Amino acid sequence: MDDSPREFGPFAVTADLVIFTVRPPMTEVLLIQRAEEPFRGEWALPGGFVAVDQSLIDAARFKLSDKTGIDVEAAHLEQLASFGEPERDPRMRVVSVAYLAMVAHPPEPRAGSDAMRAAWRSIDQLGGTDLVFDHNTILRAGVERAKAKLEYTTLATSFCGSEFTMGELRSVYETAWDTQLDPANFHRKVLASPGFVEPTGITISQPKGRPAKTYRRGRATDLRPPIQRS
Amino acid sequence: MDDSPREFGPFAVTADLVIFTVRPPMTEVLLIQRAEEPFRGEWALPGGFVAVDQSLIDAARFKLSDKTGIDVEAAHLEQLASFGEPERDPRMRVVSVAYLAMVAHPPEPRAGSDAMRAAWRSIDQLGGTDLVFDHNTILRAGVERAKAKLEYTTLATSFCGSEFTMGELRSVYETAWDTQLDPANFHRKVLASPGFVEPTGITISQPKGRPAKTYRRGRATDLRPPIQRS
DNA sequence: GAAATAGTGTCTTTGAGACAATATATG
DNA sequence: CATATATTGTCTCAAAGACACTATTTC
Repeated sequence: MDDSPREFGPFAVTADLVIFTVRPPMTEVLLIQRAEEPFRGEWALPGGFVAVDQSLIDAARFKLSDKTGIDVEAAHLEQLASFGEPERDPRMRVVSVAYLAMVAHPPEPRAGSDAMRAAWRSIDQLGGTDLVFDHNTILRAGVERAKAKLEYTTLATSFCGSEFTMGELRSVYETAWDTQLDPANFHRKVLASPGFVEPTGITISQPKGRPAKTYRRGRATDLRPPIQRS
Repeated sequence: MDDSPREFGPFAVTADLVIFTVRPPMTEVLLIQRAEEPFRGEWALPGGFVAVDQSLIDAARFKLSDKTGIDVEAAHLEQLASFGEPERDPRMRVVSVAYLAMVAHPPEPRAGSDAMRAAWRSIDQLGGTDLVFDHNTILRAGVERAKAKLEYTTLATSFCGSEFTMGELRSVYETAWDTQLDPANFHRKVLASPGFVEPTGITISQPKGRPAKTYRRGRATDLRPPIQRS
């Protein structure tokens, strides 16, 4: 390592967010329409520069609550990956540390000062070439990570409210994976996974059909064995 | 986002490497003894500052071949995670983009200009508190990622040479996971995974026992179903 | 009652693991 | 031949999936 790190700069660092929510039958991602140059008026992932005395995760947390208005404690937030091609930002060398967030039932998004608008968009409708910078690449990485993590972690519950039915939990998987799962087998499988969910003892009525028992998240984070995507 | 990213700097960015090799019965990581301040003489992960016109992966590739003397094409290299706590480096704000590398049968490491020494060290012998900066944290993340990836990817083959026997491949798992696997079941399982390995048609003699057929990597990258860690 | 969703029972198939048996080398 | 490792065979057990069936609601 070199003694004079300043000779290698200057770099800037951003925290950019891939925020998903599941609203059956669609998985949605939060996008903003940029209010500033470069790419004013075009769509991008929410994000912003990390201050020199701010940790990466704090920068991501701040943006998450700023945009979604959601309690950060209730949401899932994890680092996704970093993107740092030299020409990815026309202004200067910028390394983007991308974060993946999963939120349940968010309210209408807030544009904030850096965006003309903020909106949830179905990830199926994105052609794959709409976003500025390298945000399409980042979004794709987020989609892959999210799908994979549903398999072997309990993160599907982050897309549900604090109390949810088996049907709601199942519809998270069905929506994210775009498949149909057998309700009976799914039910058994979830209950057989220690710490995945715990019963609340409450049964709630549905718009249609038999009322369902509700559950809340258990303490487990990993699912062993996993729930397989067919 | 802000129009004046320079106001948020200055940042420096490093690419740091967690380089593993498996030499049964030990999993080893490459460490360097720093030749420069800060922490001169202490042990750290190999790494270095990213130049302003250099991509992150190129910086990692350069360091990997520089330190190990290995053909980068033959090794596995992937981004691990980024570490950017404000006080992690005493000199200035430095974000470390960590990379995970897996190499087979490396030659003696080269110290290079920034290191007094470079050496392979067993990860079992590391107490967990030897490395400078936050490199213990980075190393732990690397260990976890590597163990997990062996389960559901074909990456175990990156720890083997271009041609290997079932026994060698099995010993990679046994060493990394510190378990014993049934040779018969392992053999069947690997051959039953499409694209994991392909036969070379060659049989080589062993120091002891029946000669073994050799295989090379197949085209598959993911293992479905995974090889379970018990 | 018809329709819809929740939840249970049960059978079949598949795959993992235990372990016996066979194959082929070295000393 | 004794021993070690490779490779194949076979049995058992457990989990996954298909699907019939029951339970309880709304309209």
